[in-house]
Amino acid sequence: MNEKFFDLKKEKQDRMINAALKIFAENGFRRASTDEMVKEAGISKGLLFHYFISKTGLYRFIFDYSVKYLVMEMTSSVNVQETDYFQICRQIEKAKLGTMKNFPYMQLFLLRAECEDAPEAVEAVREPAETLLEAYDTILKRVDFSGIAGIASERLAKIVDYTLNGLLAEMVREPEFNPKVYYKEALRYLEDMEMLCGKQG
Amino acid sequence: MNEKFFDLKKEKQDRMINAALKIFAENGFRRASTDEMVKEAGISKGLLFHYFISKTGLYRFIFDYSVKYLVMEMTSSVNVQETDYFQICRQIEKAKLGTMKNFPYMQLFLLRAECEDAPEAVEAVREPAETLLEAYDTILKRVDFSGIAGIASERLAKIVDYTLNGLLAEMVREPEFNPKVYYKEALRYLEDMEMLCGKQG
DNA sequence: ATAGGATTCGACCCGTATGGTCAATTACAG
DNA sequence: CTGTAATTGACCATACGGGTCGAATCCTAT
Repeated sequence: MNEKFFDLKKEKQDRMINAALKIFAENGFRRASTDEMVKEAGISKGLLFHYFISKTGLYRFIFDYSVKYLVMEMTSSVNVQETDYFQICRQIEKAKLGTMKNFPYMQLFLLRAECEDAPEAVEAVREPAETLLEAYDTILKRVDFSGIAGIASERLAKIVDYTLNGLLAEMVREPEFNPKVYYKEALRYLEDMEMLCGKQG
Repeated sequence: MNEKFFDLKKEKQDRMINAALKIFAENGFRRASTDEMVKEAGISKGLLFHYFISKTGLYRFIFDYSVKYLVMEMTSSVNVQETDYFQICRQIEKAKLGTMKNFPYMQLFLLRAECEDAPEAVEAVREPAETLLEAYDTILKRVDFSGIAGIASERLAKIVDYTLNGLLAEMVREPEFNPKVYYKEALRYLEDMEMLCGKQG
């Protein structure tokens, strides 16, 4: 990519990034059209390729940027001492909210990237993908599930994941999507699930 | 459509239906390519249009077929007397399994159709879509949630839905997807969630 | 064996969409 | 003003879109 991109007004940078996030998230690499992106961002096609050279280059940049941004948010929102599972989930949601304030489609993009099938795209992104996995691992490693009886921890984690991701996917589709509203809803679901896990005690 | 389609060998019918289900499910109406479908089905393009006239006609047929098939499976798997929520869920899963044995992508297709945005597709499908909603309504109407304390029933239902759909979406992506394996997993998750809901009693 | 209808093929049509380029214009700093 | 960087959008070649159609193949009935 062309580093001059970062000299642009931040608002313009964000517009371009958001457009790419959205179109990639909704269509995957192969079917995402650069024409649609520039239309969405309100810039010319020349400009996009001026800064990112190729579609693959753009994808790489967008993914890398997303990972860095999310990890940054997690660094500030997730307390590395915390061991309570639901507390950690809440903190991760806070981090996600942090990213979505500026980049509403970032989480959906990352989700979609997980099941990307275009080999050029997968390849272009291997390294930052690794980074993200490690970041999650580090956090989830210290979780103490011993207070939660009756369900295998990985299965609980899956339920929580599926629920939060399903909720997000549903809400992002709404024309008036508001990250804060999602965040509040996510917290409510976490509360519900925590309560269900804790009933007996 | 051309009714002669039903004179074809059932295996060929199914191959064509499955190909359409898969490509529509993975890409939505607009981005689903008829070229990809015929390649997947191992037939010529002429044949596809011979039987279904247009892409919209194909979509309508596939959707209608799916709804009828699912409703049929539900009729035989879901006991209309049943009032226990999780029991009903299990029976619905059984019905879904019934569809997936022959049409692995049918459930994913139906899920995707829920958020279809192409107006021609939505329009083409209004009537059977209504039918499906009614079928679900009829079943869910008699559910008795009174035995489940501490969580609003709609929220529980959402969690269950998100979980099962998330699980399905994940498993369908695997190259060796096996509906039965999905079914078993789904039952396990239902058990887990039922148990969490019932801990106190 | 063969006529004749149904099934099936795949080359072809043509309009649009694609990723990508580039000469020309605009904006702006010194 | 001048020169450099940002920006445009018309343009290119190709691929892909839905859809057509004449020919090939297959079936079946005589």
